[in-house]
Amino acid sequence: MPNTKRLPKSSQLKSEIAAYKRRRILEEATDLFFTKGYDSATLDAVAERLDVTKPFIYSYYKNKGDLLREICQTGIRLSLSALEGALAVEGTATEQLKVVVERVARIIIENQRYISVYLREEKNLNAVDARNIREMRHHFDELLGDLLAKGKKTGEFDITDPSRTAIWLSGLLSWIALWYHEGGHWSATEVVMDAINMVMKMVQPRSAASA
Amino acid sequence: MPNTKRLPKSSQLKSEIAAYKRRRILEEATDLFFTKGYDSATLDAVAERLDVTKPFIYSYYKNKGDLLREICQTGIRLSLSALEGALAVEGTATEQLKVVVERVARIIIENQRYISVYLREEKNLNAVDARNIREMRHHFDELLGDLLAKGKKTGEFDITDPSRTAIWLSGLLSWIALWYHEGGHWSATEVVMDAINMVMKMVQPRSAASA
DNA sequence: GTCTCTATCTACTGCATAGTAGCTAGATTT
DNA sequence: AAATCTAGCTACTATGCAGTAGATAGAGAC
Repeated sequence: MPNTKRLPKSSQLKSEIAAYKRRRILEEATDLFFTKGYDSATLDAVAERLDVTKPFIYSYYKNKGDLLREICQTGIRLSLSALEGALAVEGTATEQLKVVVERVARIIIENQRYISVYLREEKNLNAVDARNIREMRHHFDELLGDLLAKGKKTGEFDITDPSRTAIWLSGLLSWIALWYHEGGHWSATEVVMDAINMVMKMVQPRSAASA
Repeated sequence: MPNTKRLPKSSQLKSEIAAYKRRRILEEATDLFFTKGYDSATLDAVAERLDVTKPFIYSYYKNKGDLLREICQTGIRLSLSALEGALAVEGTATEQLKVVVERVARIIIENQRYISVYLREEKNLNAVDARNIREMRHHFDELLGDLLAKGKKTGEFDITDPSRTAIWLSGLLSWIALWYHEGGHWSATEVVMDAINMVMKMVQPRSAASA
């Protein structure tokens, strides 16, 4: 029965191709949502970029909102796994925080489109998706807060409330997605270095106290 | 000829009333754009909140985009005048920066709706308005950059590039509008104090150098 | 070479809402 | 009290686009 054996193989290939198509749709949609805004970007325009027609998109995504959900999820998921990966690196809180900022900042720059669409268009998500994504975001801030708490305990960090500080850091990182401009005045590396310096200054104690 | 004298008076009152109506429309529109997003918020809904009908709005604003422009302009104008007011206070760069952050942070919290609509919905402005508003924003960052440059010269601030640092500070302040929640975990005062501390740590030198 | 199945397209519907033309009621003038 | 003026309303048009029903063509089975 070679038939039953070939079937799974071919259907695997098919699903790989389908996944690829989904990814391409997502990429172009992200780019368009990023440049024109969610509402002004039409699915006809997304289709045109791929040289297909609107119903093509509808056979891979339920509707426009489903596409937005996936973009937002991708944005937050990428940041979250960069954070988790960085936290897996052994080291003092100080060392870990540097790795975290470096990696997350890089990921944000590389995936700016996903992340800034997520930050800007959150209001256009339906209630369920919005909740889900808010929870991922919250988890991000919590993990960051835990690291800060650890550093506070060891005396490496001079902060009062780790979870509040986490929100500031998280904001500083998010901000990159909103103003960084590829090929602009500053290089990605400069921005990443800056972010690391800023964050370390924000959390590390200084020998001399000031008014 | 008391007639000719009364005419300007009555027309002044009229224009005051017209200005009040414009303001009320703006307030409700801002609130609605803030909670539902620009595109999902309809002018019929804005009208309903004021117990009037849509054509009422059209006799005070040219169209929906005109309303958005005014919201965005209000947001950036408020921040800008808070900054300019703070810069007018005499003092060292350090003292001035503290005043700047305190006042601007307060204004941002008080006028959160205008500012977050501005940050979120910039993409929905027409080209001309967008340019105008980008210039005001740029001016804000420049003034902040000048203050940082002054502090760098006097040795009060330890930063490499004042204009780049200005963008980070500006981002830190903007971020407040995006996450602060009235009646949430933290009070406005806590957030303002935090902002001041964060900013000062970011720019002030520390006695001991670190890796 | 016919049959079937699947992926995509053509061509449409429906709806939400931005924006407007023209009416009305109430105040203002003479 | 007739004439005029104005602010706001009723009732409409127009359009852009999300979403879909049903046709079609091309690959693969037998």
